[in-house]
Amino acid sequence: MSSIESQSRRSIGAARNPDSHEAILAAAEEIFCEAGYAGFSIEAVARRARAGKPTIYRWWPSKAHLLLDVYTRLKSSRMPDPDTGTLEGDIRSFLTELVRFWSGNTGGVYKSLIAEAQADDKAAEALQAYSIERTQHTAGMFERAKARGEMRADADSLAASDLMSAYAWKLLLTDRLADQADIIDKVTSILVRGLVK
Amino acid sequence: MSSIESQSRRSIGAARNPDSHEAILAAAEEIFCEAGYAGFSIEAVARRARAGKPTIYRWWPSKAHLLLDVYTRLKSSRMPDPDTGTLEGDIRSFLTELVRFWSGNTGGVYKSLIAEAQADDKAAEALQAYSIERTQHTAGMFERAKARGEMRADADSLAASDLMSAYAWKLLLTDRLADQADIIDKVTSILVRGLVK
Amino acid sequence: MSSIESQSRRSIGAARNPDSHEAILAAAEEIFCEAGYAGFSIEAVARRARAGKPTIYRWWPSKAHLLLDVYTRLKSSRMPDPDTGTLEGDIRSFLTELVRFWSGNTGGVYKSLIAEAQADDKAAEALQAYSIERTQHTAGMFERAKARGEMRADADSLAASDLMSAYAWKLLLTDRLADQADIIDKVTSILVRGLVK
Amino acid sequence: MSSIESQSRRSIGAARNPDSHEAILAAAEEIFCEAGYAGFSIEAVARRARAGKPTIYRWWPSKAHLLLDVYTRLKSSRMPDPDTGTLEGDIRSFLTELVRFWSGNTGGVYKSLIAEAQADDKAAEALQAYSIERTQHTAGMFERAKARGEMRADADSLAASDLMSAYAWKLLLTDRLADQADIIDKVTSILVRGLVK
DNA sequence: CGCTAACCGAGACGGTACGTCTTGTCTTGTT
DNA sequence: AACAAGACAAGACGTACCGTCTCGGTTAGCG
Repeated sequence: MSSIESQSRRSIGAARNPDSHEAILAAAEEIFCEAGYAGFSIEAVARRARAGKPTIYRWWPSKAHLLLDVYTRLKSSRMPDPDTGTLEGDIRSFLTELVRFWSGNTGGVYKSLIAEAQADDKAAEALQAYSIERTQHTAGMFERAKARGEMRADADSLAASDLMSAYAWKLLLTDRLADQADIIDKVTSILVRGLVK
Repeated sequence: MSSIESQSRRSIGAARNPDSHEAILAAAEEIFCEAGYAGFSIEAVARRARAGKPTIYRWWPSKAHLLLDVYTRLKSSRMPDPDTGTLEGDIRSFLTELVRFWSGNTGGVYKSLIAEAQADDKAAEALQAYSIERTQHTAGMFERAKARGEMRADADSLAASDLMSAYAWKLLLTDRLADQADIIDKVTSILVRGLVK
Repeated sequence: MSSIESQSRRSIGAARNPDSHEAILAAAEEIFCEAGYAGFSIEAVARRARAGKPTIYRWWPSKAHLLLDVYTRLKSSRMPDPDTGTLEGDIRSFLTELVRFWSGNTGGVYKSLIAEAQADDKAAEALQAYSIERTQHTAGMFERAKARGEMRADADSLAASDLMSAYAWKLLLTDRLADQADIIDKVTSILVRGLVK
Repeated sequence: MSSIESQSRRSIGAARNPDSHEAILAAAEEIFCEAGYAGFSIEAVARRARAGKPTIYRWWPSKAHLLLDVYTRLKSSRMPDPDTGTLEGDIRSFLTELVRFWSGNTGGVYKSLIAEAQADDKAAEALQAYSIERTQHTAGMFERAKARGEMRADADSLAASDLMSAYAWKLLLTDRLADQADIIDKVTSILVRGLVK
């Protein structure tokens, strides 16, 4: 349990109190890890963080924004961005590492974010922005393969990045993150053959 | 508004009343189309269908099961299961038709089902069962390509089916169903090259 | 558990089945004793008696009628009707015995009957009829005292009976049946002095 | 119909809102008078008062507590507490006034309270506390008679008060409040003779 | 140096939906 | 015709959260 929440905090005046901010994020993460998305309510976070509900609503306009912050906060251990020197190695490594990365609580948060985005427009926007940024970033992996002359120039890097991450999403959303080495190999093989010269 | 809900129904005794069953599904569909997942509550469905809540809970153990039934009911217009004679035609046709199929309310229902599955275990089970059945069915498309000698024997049909549908899921979940002809082409191209001999 | 309810009964044709009748009363009594008035529902009785709800509704038009039957059934041990030879002895004995009589489940049933009568008209009628009959019967006790020349001729026997039983009702309804020997003495004393010549 | 419910109320913050409190009591009283105990549900009161159910449950832990408050609120016209100068006058006056006081809706509320107390423990407690307080208060009437030297010193004031009110309870509970002048006279006569020197 | 504005915790508020329970009616198929 | 079984519409139960509001208090920074 974080030390923050056990202390009593007060307003520090007409400015955002960083202690409250931190305590809320910490409480949100704890609750998510303990009770999952089902038990994740603004009410519960406020209770745990010893914060007023309006304080949360003031800084996070929706549950999704809070969730996104929790996700970003969990990403201290970096996202996969492999550079093994071969396309096959990169793809396999990307999928394997992403699956491992999501296997902890992180995956649960991201799943919930996707779920939330299906009902809430603000969440959808936030997710879309984040997802596009990620897809573009990962497309760099394929650009490097093109630069090496390993990948066809007429294959679309963004499309490849999108397709690869789509597969990871589906593994996440259908609870099949565990023991996927063999099926990752098969998918990697299809993708590599589809992209190499 | 359905004609069913305005009529008065009577119990037909100690057996499931198909009128009630139908009225509930119809009401569920209507509410979903009008108010979306956010407005979709058992309470509202019961009200609209002029049914008691326990009647709904008796037959659908969770919101997800009801949602799944609504989805199945919407599938009167058949799911895509193309057989164009070439692998490329099949894949492009599958993705194009699925995107078109999901562009109406059906897509909204399926999205909500996926979202629901992230929070509720029963929903997750129901979706998983359904998803596996669909993936296996669609794998038949690739088996036919193998039989024609068009597709590599060592490429896994299930993995291919899974990867292809994963891409469709991501389009659905990130609200990119509209105007995807070009990107579908690009993805189709990657998949075909990855699978052909 | 009664032996009746464990056997499976069937209709004996176009006539009232006395087994069902008995099983229902037995179940009603058991449920009342186990769970009190709060847990006493037609539903529960039907379940316990392995009877259909309509069967109960056919023979007992309201919960109160069923309750009254249960009460009558419990009265195998006779109601108090003392004849000690003195007015004081009779009054003290009546109150003491009634308190003892009600101290078991019987009191609970009677309380519930009174409670039910406050909400349900049919119950009120049934209770009123029963109560009048009892008051008149108990008035006989005072008539005997008059005949003995012990009680004033101008004191109304019905009023005395009514007042005495009113006190018992209040003890019952305010959960003060236990350890009332001293207060019964005090009330007896007031009543005796109020009635003797 | 009260004017309160048609106005819109606003929260006055983290303190109990007296408008809501009042609106709920008013609605409760109205519903009770219109529909009786049978139609008296927390749900209905909330609807009528335009209050949320949790607001009611926050302040009144059970239906009985709400009922008790409604009863207390109706007591603006004071409870009988006569001081005629003679014991006989006091008793007759007490019973007559109480019967008149209960003849309106007040009696219905009190009856329901007694009924509720037979099924619900919290109601029983609340009623018991109230009833004891009343009995003790009324005992003062008899203490005054003792001080005047009119009543026997060895007659118990509490017992007398209890017995007298018990009779009123029974009249109330058996729907015999109307036209009881003669029987009240008879009972008064018994009580007076039982208590005077 | 006093005023004001934004912050803080707390929590009450009107609502909505939850999932369960009971009510009294109705129908089925069996005896 | 009575029975066991149980589906049905209706609606109350008490709880959990939602998002908004007000309270009383605190502090920073402007005037």
